Amino acid sequence: MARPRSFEKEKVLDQVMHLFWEKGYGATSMMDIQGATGLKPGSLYECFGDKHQLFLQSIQHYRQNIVQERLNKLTRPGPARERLEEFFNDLIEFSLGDGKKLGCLMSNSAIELAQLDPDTRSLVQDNLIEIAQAFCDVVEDGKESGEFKTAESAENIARFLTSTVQGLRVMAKSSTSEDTLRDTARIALQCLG
Amino acid sequence: MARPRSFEKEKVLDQVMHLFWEKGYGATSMMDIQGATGLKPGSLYECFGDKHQLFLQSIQHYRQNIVQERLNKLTRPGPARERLEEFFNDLIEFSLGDGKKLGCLMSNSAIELAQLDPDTRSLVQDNLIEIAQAFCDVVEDGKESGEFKTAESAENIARFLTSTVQGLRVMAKSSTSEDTLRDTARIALQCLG
DNA sequence: CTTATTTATGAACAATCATTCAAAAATAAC
DNA sequence: GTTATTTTTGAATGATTGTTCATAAATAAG
Repeated sequence: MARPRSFEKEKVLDQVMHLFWEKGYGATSMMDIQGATGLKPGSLYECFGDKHQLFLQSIQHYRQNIVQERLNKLTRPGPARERLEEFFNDLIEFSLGDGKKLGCLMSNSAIELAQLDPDTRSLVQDNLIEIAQAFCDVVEDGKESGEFKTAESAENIARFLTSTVQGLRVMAKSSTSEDTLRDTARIALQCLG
Repeated sequence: MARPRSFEKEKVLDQVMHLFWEKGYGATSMMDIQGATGLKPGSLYECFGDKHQLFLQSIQHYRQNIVQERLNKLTRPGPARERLEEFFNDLIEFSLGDGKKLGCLMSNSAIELAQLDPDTRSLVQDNLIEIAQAFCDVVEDGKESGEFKTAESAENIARFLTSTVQGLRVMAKSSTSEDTLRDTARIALQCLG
């Protein structure tokens, strides 16, 4: 009823997410957001609330789209080792992609805001747990099928791989070459035995 | 000649470094710095230049003090494996210390500024190379003494360990427990063979 | 003491920040 | 067409940002 919105909420959220992804929370101004979306302050505040709330919605959008798509690759059928290898290869390509070196919006946010903002911290934690859980499932598959001979628990391996992802993200941001990142991922996967 | 400075430059730099460490570059205002150091704007600008230059001096101070002290532990005598184990145990304790979860000023800066500011990127890269070099020396020691049986080159192992450090730093920022971090470091060191 | 030189002070500045709100515009219901 | 309801507009707000600079204070040299 009454006047309808002239923009698609999800589309705007996607634009805003990319801004925060590229520049971080603090360095992205509401004017930047107005410029990128074409929306005036009033519309933004009416639809999303203030900057902080807009940011929280952006990183949730990131989780539901970017992270989820990546985790889906892990849960597909196939040998566990191959799935992990493909996951890390994709991750590296993705991290260096476009020459932009965006890193991960989640770990970026963890470092910029996790200790200042409980809401962000909570979302980042949930995300890490979700990633570790996905790893855990794959590792259990691999252990059951006899692919992995490690004596370590699937949980510990999963958390190690989660940490490896974060490390690769930071390294990618610091102009580390693709070959180096591949070597690093390959060595990490040796822990599977 | 003429009026001498009433403050010690290194001491002030140390205070400023801790501010940037805790809050990041963007979230630390010149007023915060004035409050923490007790210095007026004029004195700060006369001595250190603008905020950007002050930040660069702060992360150099971090490298020369915090990082160097940590790397010194690696180069001490003793079995290579024990040196690495102690290094990572210290790192974890250090990362969670004071309940502040400061993370690493270098990786924090990498993520916040590396792609926006070439000066910061350059310093961060140098730091990563220095860390990898220190790891490389220890790994070579271990390979020569027969402690490590890995077929991987010392360079690759060293870069993997460098990435592991970054991963642990991010995980520590996201409220990961000390036990989990220890398990992660232990698994990482299995790559030594 | 006088003069020259450097440092310290802190008010002031322009720019930018996130945010608000009254007025205008657009649609739905009747 | 009229009314009710929602969205859009964009100027304006007050706070905070980094930075400057004339003035005052402090020391060294003569």
